[in-house]
Amino acid sequence: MGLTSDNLTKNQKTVLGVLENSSEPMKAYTILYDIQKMGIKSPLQVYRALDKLIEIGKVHKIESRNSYVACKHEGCNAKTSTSFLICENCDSVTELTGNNLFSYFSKQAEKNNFNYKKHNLEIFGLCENCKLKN
Amino acid sequence: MGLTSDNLTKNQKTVLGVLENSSEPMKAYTILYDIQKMGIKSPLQVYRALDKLIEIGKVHKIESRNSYVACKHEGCNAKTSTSFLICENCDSVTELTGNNLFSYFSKQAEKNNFNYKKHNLEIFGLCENCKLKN
DNA sequence: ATGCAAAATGTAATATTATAACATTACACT
DNA sequence: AGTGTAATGTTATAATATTACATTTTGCAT
Repeated sequence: MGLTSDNLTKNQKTVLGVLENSSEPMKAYTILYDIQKMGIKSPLQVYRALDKLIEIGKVHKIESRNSYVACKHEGCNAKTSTSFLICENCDSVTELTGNNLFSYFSKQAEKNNFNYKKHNLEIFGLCENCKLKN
Repeated sequence: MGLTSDNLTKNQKTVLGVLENSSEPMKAYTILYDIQKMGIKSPLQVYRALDKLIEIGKVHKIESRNSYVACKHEGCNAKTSTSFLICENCDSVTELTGNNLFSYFSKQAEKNNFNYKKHNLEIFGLCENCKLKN
């Protein structure tokens, strides 16, 4: 059996649960406020849980927004590299998958004699829903 | 004549100058400490200058590092979208240019019925120099 | 040249995001 | 039971960024 939620500790499960039930990325302090009733009192507890969840690939950070999302892909390989579509209207986030990005970026890097290791891609625009409304 | 440094105000010129003389991205408060002798006293003065410089494309923000770099491209069109190679060893940054990225991301977005507007791409790895050393 | 509007500035306070430091507890493995 | 590692709890503080408001400078239409 690989890494599943079963391996997670109480705090990690609590933080992951909140993120999984959210339709948008959440900020660390928003998570904190949401779970103070569950015994988590300090920012550090949230950040530590997030660090671990990110490390095992269950959560990704949206760097440009200082926000965090639960990963919906079973056994996500994006422990390090991440690619998102971010809606500027409703803040919803879709994670891009597939190795074509990986190989594309490797090539881009090679052109500059750069040794590609990982990446962070954030594409901004309008999601399908918001396109229709606007 | 387009937008050049000539149009910049004192604070903006000061901040841009520090960034242009740096070989790596700088953090806002590092910039502040470096230019306090030049009459800039508060974080806000730095952030305001940065905002303007980013708006006109002379400076870009490295989101994952909360850092700022001066753009080396004359008349950079990356007022909104940015693409960087970031060396994990020496922290140097190279900006990727060219519209192929633009069109590539548009296609990726289309697949998800997403309306592409702009992007932020950060590729991490080893730059040419550091590759040789390691 | 003068007066108006927009932009930029100065300053203080505060909000937001994240980590340091250190003592303690839980748990797997021998 | 003893040991080592990871996780936790708690307090304080560092680092990053913005709000609010009073003032000054600048561009430019009259």
